[in-house]
Amino acid sequence: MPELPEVESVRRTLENRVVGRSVVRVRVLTRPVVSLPGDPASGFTRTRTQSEPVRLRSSFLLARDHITTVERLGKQIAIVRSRAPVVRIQLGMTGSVRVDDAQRPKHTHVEWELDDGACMRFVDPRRFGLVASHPSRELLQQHVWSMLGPDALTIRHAELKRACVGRKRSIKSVLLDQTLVAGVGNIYADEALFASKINPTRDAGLLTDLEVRALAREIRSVMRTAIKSGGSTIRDYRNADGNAGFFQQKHKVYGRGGDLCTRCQTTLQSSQVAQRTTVWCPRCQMSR
DNA sequence: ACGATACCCTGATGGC
DNA sequence: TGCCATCAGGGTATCG
Repeated sequence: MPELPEVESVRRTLENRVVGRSVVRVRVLTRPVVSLPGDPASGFTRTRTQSEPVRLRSSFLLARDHITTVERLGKQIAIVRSRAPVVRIQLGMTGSVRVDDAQRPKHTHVEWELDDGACMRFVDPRRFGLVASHPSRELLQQHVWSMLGPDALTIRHAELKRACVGRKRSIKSVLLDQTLVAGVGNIYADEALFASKINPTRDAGLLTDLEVRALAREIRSVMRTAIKSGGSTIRDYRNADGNAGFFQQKHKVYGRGGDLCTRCQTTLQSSQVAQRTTVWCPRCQMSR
């Protein structure tokens, strides 16, 4: 998936295409990836039990209001209109939002026709993603976004400190926990830990003040740099214009287990930390 | 509070 | 060519 830099790249390309537009028609092709107000558990989670025919109220990202902004918190995108409901998109592992493909791609789940004739689509082969509708920006904030940690792109030392302090779990698992830090996934967790020379298995609560400060700085830095590269395309990630990213060429550790450390030439170690494949340099990132 | 596990899906890849 | 196991950028529920 799409971690923060990929989602931000989607947000930016999407913003250029849809702000000022209104939706003429919505088509839901796969009900289970959609969560509407009133659905059981319509918050974080998708509804899997739906089998009734798709009849959407006109309030579901349809007409009337023009789209005013496309926002992002962590790995989530919100398409906002001033009065009508807000649509939240979570890309999951393989989700993408595309505008104006020549024809409808395989695994298209939701389709929005815009008033300028363009077509925006939510495409997601693995269906781990989600499209949700919220009555307003305020309620999106209240019910969903307030549950997320500070955005990784701008996270400050004090905020990361708050996420770590008193916690008896690995720093890697803290970084991956969206309620503690929003936007970091498996790639950028490893990259930021390498850049700040912190071992992923270290106890988050035992990091020194200096280390937390360095880590916060490197998280921001790696996010900024990756956004400039349009994100990382490992297999199928594309922004809303269909372009791949190229930050994967700059990965120092992710996907490089068994290769040599770019700093000290030691063989990079790869094993499971927090149930995810994790790569680090055993020399640069000492375990203490 | 935390780790581990199972689960939600499809597709790519490598071994046989 | 086919079959099978394994792996993948995410996230939730449940259990100990």
